[in-house]
Amino acid sequence: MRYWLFKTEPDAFGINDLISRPEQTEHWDGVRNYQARNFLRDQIALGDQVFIYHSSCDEVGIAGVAEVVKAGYVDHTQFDPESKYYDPKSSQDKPRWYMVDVKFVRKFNRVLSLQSIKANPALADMQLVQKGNRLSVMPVEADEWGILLKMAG
DNA sequence: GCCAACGTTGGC
DNA sequence: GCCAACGTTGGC
Repeated sequence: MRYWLFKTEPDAFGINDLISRPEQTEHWDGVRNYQARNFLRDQIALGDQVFIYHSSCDEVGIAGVAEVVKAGYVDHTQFDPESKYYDPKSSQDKPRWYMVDVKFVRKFNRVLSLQSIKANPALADMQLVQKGNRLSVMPVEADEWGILLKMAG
């Protein structure tokens, strides 16, 4: 089992939105970056655990945990001209973009702030805190996962 | 709103 | 295949 971090802007879709979905489950669509796509398509497996990270908002940081309940499959929004994720260069034969389904697991009492993550020397190697990192889907190491859970309390 | 960092595009 | 221009991300 592996660990991941998914970024989202809570103004558009945050952990509370995940909680309010039927079955507390939602498909994680709209990822339009090849490296992130490769993780979604090739590596993220059923049962993997995911930190839900809130970006571009008042409380930047990890808001809680979700679990992968469906592994990589084609993101249908790429074929929908009405969608903001529409990709005219993609085709049904050769789809470019993939997604997974995640189910809510828990919400932290308080958002585990990016500030506190950066302040912890044990987390200095986390991909999240590397300079210029813009990936919206990234792996988290098992030891990092444990440290972060402990910090969240 | 600013701006650094990065990924993608497209002309050559 | 190079690389300048452009668009996007995301913290501050």
